[in-house]
Amino acid sequence: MNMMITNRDRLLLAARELFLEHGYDASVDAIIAHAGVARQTFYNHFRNKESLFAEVVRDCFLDVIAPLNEHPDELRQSLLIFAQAYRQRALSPAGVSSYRVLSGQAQRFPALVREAYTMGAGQIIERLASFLRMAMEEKKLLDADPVFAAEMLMAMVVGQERTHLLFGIQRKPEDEQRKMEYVVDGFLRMFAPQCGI
Amino acid sequence: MNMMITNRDRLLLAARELFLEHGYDASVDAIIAHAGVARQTFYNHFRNKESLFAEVVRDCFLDVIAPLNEHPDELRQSLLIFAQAYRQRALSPAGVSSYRVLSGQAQRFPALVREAYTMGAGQIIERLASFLRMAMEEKKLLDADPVFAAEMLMAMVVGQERTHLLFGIQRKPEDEQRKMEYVVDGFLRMFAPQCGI
DNA sequence: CATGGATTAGACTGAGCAGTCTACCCGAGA
DNA sequence: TCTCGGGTAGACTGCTCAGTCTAATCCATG
Repeated sequence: MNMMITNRDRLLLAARELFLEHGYDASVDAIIAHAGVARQTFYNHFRNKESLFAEVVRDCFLDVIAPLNEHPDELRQSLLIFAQAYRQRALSPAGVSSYRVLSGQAQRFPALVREAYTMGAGQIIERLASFLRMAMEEKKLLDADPVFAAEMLMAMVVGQERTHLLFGIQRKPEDEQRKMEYVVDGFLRMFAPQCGI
Repeated sequence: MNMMITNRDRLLLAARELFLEHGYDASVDAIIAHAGVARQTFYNHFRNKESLFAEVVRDCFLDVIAPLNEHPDELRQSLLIFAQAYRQRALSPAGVSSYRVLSGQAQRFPALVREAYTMGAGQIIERLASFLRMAMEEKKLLDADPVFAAEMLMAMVVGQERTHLLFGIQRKPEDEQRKMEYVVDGFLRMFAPQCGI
């Protein structure tokens, strides 16, 4: 009910931006400057830099939703929608940056990074896997480990492009839509129930 | 012909270990201590920390070889050998650590990281793609973009496990051999020439 | 008007860091 | 024996950073 933007919000927003851009190396000085707030104000709202980081990380992963089980009968269409949405999110600047930052801080903050993964990609895998399990039970897909199948699909959706973005490799623009159709059709052929090898 | 281990070698080895473990944050103090060498000796052999890092990175990516085109007729067997070798290398502690370190330093050293990628994963993709192109020309595989196909196979071989290792997520042990057979067989079904969708 | 909680600017501490510099040491070759 | 290149130890500079502290200011409530 309170629309006021507090200094706390300003700090969280600024920290989010700077952490995504510079990783945990973003200095407290830079964060308070970017938030337009005094040094002491920061320490009024947060115990220290570490707890601010933790809060930013937890905030980032609240809004991870996988658009699935919308068309439970049209398998190909459902997977296509999922693939495009997941790809868009995973390869977005924020997605790539948070991947970079979290993997970089996995040693310093093991529990936090595990938590972020569980809340983010972990959730998505689980949902996709249970969706695929349903399709397998309905004999629309070859019987297999649904988690394995989910991981294969997600791996193909992201492909080498996350690595390219992480490493700053230029890539010629592609037809995203078409590519995702290739991937989903390939996946369906891979797990097609009729073709039995 | 000279078997002597120089101080330079000691420094490179120590730096490699510490950079892989702590990233670029590994301090010069720690490196010279680990090499058992004086501070000035370091600056006798390297201009500064940055050039040492560059040399370590370049060293790391000299020995990336993809065991391919050994069985050009037995497609499945060739791919299986490749898959196991690539997986082993990519998911090794050194492989995962260098991925973490390089992606973390992509902003600071863009050219170096690009170079490392080109010499490493880039090479592997190219080799695999040209191998697949041959198989496509011989009609052993569905006609498709060989680079796309190579990236799909590599993505599946690594799957979610690189992410798990980067993020420090525990994983129950699996049957590697069997898993790679699944992946290669799935890949072959995906790009099977007969089954035309 | 008065009080008190939040905010501000900025000084300060203590630590770690990269890189420089000095002074000393050792061992091989002239 | 002398010299000199490469080695060692360690002090030192200059910087950045996280976190603390002080003193002044603002503002809403009583």
